Amino acid sequence: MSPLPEQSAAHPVERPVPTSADVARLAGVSRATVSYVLNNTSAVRISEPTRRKVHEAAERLGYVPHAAARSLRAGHTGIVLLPSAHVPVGPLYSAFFNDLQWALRRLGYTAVQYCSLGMDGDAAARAWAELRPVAVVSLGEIALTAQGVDLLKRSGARAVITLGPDRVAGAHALVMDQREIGRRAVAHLLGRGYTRIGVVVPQEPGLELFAGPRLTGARTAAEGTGALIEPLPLAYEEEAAAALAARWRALGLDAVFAYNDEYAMLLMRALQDEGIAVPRETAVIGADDLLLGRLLRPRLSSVHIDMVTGQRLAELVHRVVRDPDGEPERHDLMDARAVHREST
Amino acid sequence: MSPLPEQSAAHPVERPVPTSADVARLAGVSRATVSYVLNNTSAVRISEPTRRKVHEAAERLGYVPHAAARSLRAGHTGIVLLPSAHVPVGPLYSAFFNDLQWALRRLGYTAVQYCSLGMDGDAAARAWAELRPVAVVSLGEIALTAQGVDLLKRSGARAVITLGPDRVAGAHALVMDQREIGRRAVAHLLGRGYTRIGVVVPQEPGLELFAGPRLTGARTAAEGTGALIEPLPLAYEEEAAAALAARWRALGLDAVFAYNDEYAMLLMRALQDEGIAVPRETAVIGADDLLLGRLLRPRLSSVHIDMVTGQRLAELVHRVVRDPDGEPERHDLMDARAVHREST
DNA sequence: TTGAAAGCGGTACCAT
DNA sequence: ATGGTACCGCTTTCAA
Repeated sequence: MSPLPEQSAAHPVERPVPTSADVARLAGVSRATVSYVLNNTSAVRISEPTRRKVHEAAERLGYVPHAAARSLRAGHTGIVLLPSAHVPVGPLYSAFFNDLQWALRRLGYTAVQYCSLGMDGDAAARAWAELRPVAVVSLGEIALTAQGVDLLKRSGARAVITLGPDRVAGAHALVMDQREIGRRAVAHLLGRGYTRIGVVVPQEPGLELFAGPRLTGARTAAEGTGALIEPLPLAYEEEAAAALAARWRALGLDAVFAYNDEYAMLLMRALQDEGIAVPRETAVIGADDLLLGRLLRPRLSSVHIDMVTGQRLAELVHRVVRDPDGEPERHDLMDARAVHREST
Repeated sequence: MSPLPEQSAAHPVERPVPTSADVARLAGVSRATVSYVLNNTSAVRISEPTRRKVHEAAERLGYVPHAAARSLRAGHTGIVLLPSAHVPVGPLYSAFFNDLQWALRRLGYTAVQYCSLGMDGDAAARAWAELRPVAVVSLGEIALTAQGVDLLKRSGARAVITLGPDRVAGAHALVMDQREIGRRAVAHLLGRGYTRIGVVVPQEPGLELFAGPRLTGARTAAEGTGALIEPLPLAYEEEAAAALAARWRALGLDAVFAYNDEYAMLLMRALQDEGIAVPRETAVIGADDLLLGRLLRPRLSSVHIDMVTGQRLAELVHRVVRDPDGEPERHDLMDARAVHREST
């Protein structure tokens, strides 16, 4: 299983990677001194000439410290693991991830994205634990179990934060509730007098963990109002949308929450091609409030999502790492509100 | 700089992370035996009762091996580093990245995405080298220098693969040329008789490394044909597009390559709002061949990109790792072709 | 079949 | 101001 062939097989005279011992030898000092100089250890004073010698030797050899060795000795890693099954798709998540990683580095952590596609929750937790991350921030695509969280904590993780909608026993906080989006969308539609509401449920893998909660939220909002909520499975393809539009009038709906702006665009186009007027005959609302929605005619109503900033989440990580035994906080770092435009 | 407080400060009685020594003690065997059992070492036969004892002890303690310690001992890591400045945006790259990471794991590697936002090429190379990756696959967002490549190789990287358009001395292969996209777009426009061609250049950070080469490719295609290529800086905002559209007739262009389908949608909408007919007065072509382009009216012509599959790139990585001194290959793993629809 | 021990590359304590 | 050295967790000869 090891991807590496024997050293000798491929390359008989492998030039060895320089170590701090090599630097010490070249500079004519001890390994301890090398460590002091390169880490600017304040507790120890090293003479200027020695410093120069060490730096020169390190430079000459192209010395780079070995992160694994260092963290082995230190007993901790500074790795914040960001596991994901699928690379998050969409500009919102991209921006969020960039932010988060940047903010984490500023705080002295090393953000590492680790793809766990095709592992179950406990296998994934094991794989993560091997890296001895100081914190794990899971988007919730991987169903983390209580045992998984426990395993991570026992392996030294001081913070395990899930962003998913479901509470996981032992995890420190959960911060994003997709249900809120469905709630806002349907509340908006109800407020404008629509009562027979379709909810698009994307068929693409990797979206279930968003789609499910959004539908649940939609149902919650309709509860007790007498309004109808009709789930509408839809693949992200022109033909699928056309097929749905073809049987649209038979469905007898007067509004639809289309999961997000992209699905909304897909469906709205198909409805219009079918001669169904938006919003007169059927109102359409998306989510994410993308620019593209504003470019449609009629302009698309949407649920605007104030994503947690990477900065704030990084701060939460930092706080929990320093005080792992603080009460598991429940943060709602995501805020959502409906934006009315022309399509509803 | 260390994000960790003293152990004692936050948590006086920190339960230590179990090690293989703990497992050995609990099972009543030596550490060597534990290692043999847990790794299924074939060169050594361990009695069935002993195996059971070890597995039980490991289970009881929630033992997880320490990846850093293991690779320190082994002398190599199996890490394939996928550095990126920005998380790649767009469904094309997401799918590609997922594929790649999955394929790499199947080959026994550990794919690690590492965000290097705000580092220059050499600082980034140093940071990557600290992790002692066996291979580095760079999208080319970070300008890797010859020194950077050399540093990585000296630190043990057996494969350094860049996907960018520019050849980097010492890197093993380069596999994606964004210029091809600009070339195809403009060739398509020329073939349909357009000769005064605008090329949208996005102003957003993180896109320069795609936008530049696409413009260059556009120029290349126009060379010697007498056609005009006019760069058009554009921010991804409605107002910016409106402003550009307002002075459109003064520009005297008869076609535009809009960088990609999303910018194309933005610009096309603005042009139409200005009363400019597409394609009669101005032809528009995008790139990426997204579904959204087919939803526009007129349907958007585009440059379809056959992205390298993650599978193939993973195989390339594997090949180079096993034979690092093979000739630097130049692969063209990306293929592009213009797709004609209604907007041109 | 199992155990003792060396050593991977750093760091930090204790001497000098 | 600098050097010697123990140790972090794990693998892997070599001996028993």
